[in-house]
Amino acid sequence: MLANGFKIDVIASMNDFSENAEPRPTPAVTQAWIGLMRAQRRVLSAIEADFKKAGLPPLGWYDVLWELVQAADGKLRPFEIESRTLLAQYNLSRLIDRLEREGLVRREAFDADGRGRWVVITDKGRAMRARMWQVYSSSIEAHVGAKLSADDAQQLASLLTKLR
Amino acid sequence: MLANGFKIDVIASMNDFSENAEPRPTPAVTQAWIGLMRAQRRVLSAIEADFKKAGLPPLGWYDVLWELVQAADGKLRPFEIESRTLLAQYNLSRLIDRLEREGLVRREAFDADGRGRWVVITDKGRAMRARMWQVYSSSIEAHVGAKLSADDAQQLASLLTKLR
DNA sequence: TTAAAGTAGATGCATTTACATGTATGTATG
DNA sequence: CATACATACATGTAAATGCATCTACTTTAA
Repeated sequence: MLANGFKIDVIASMNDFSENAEPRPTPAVTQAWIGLMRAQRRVLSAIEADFKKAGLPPLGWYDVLWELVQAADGKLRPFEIESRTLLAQYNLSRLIDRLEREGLVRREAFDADGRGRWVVITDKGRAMRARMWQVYSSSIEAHVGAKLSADDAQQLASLLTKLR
Repeated sequence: MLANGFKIDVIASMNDFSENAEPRPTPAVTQAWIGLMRAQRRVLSAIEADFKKAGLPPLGWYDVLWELVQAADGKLRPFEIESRTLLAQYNLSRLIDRLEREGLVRREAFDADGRGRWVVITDKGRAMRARMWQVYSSSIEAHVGAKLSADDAQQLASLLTKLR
């Protein structure tokens, strides 16, 4: 994911492929992408470490629980969770398995469409999410907030929005 | 990793935990973090898709090959690659296995220290890296460069640098 | 020296992820 | 209505990852 290689590469591509040249990123763009990869990895692994230290399940669980807490009646269809979390369908299916095994959610029939299911958060699931947030929030503050001014955070959030 | 939950949660934590309160992130900080996660995932999966479409190996291979190309004599010790790429030791060890199986690198003895190894990039490895960069660079441009002004890219790169 | 502790790297095993495909149900078209 | 195609979700299998531990050395220091 790191590609500090833009200098040589861009030049090479300009020389060797200039005829039917595809657009190449500027150094700033490449640095932005590499920075995005590195920053995300660093912070994510720091957060995951905090979770593990606290005896909590992986961060991915939080997203699903959070979406369910947000939803009316604490329930969503799998495909809804999928689009909200960007999880792949097969990964979500198995993540729900694990959550269900731990009693944090349960699957229920969705009568209006025989193909569908409800995923319903349980009280235990709500409690777990709240407990996770305690760790998560202070972890975000430590690994992100502490390193940015208020303005930086605003700007960063707004720039990242553009990458959709 | 999405946690749009700061509204409720920050308030809750202020109410319920204000005595020995750990620092909580501001909404902007949380949004920056969520944005970082989402943007990275989105772009990464778009890039991985481009790689697959081009019949190329996973993006992770690029990093290692790139570091080797950068290095003097095209070789590095595994622990050096590790720190440059942020890969876990055991993951790198197995990634090198795969690269070696494909003839892109080879392991050589490191005489000065019997515990050490050299990882040396082969010609085939150099060629592969160059081929990957063709796809990678245009993919970065498409999924990152195209969505940011020159100024945006500069700012984003610089903000992300602060997260170390 | 030599035992203890540290470092570099590999590896067995369990869990997770990716990919392809399967099963069941729904919708659309002729 | 019958056939074709689409959608929602699950799952078998292979590959990648995480974790703990192992082996082989090196360094430290008694």
